[in-house]
Amino acid sequence: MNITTYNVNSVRKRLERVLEWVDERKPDVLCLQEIKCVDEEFPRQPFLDRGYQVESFGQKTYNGVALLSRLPMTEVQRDLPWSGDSQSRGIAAQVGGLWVVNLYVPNGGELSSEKYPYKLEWLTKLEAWLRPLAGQPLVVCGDFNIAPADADCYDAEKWRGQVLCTDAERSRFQACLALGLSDAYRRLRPSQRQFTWWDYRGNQFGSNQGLRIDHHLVSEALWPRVLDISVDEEARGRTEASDHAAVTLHLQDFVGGESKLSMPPPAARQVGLFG
DNA sequence: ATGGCGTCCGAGGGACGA
Repeated sequence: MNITTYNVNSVRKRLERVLEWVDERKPDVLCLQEIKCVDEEFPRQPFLDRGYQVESFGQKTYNGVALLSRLPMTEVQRDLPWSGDSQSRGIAAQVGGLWVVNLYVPNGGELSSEKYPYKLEWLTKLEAWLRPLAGQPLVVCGDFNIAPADADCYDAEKWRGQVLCTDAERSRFQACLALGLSDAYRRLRPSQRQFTWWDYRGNQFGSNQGLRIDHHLVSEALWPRVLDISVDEEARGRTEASDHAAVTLHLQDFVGGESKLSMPPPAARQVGLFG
């Protein structure tokens, strides 16, 4: 079983690219962020045709998340992490014997804007919402809009104190981990330099100037089933790609215990010898 | 660098993203 998080930066604009990717990788669970449309506009049919159950929690123009699964989903919850948030940023469901929570954490805007305290408040409420789930088999994934440490920034000096990298954001991320969750990528690859987002501007993908902001947080109850995690940089390099890469957590199947990956590993990044 | 790019809404340029 595998679970992908993918900020697609408009599911309607990106539909052809996303379907192409789904046909290649065939994720069991696909967590989309920034679908940027209301539920009535979500392109459900092509995913239904591919065998996915589709649950979306959208809004007009901005934000919006969707949870797609080839396994049955139950107990679908929208409007996370609190009921009545005016922005559509969280959806969760039980699938394959665990909770999957799909988040689009606020960007935070300028530090002086009202968006920044909204982000911090959102993260504080997220922690409270996660607390009763943290002892169960749980994956919390999505676009966290937080680079947890300097090692997750292509230029830590440049980013120090900037939104996505402030101490206040990082401490709230750590507070979620303190519930008993692991940053799966970092636990599996303690010293790897790997990004999941690269700015469209200035060929930052070409020069690998990015941040690691898309994460899977895994509870201790689920950790024994974790096999691997992969970042699909190859798809990020295609024309008309999202500015985020898809990140996939590979889990051992609960029944049978056979450790096979149902998704082929993505091609390795082509490291340029000449810059 | 109030820069760079991309998407949305709507019909021009502003909001927003990270």
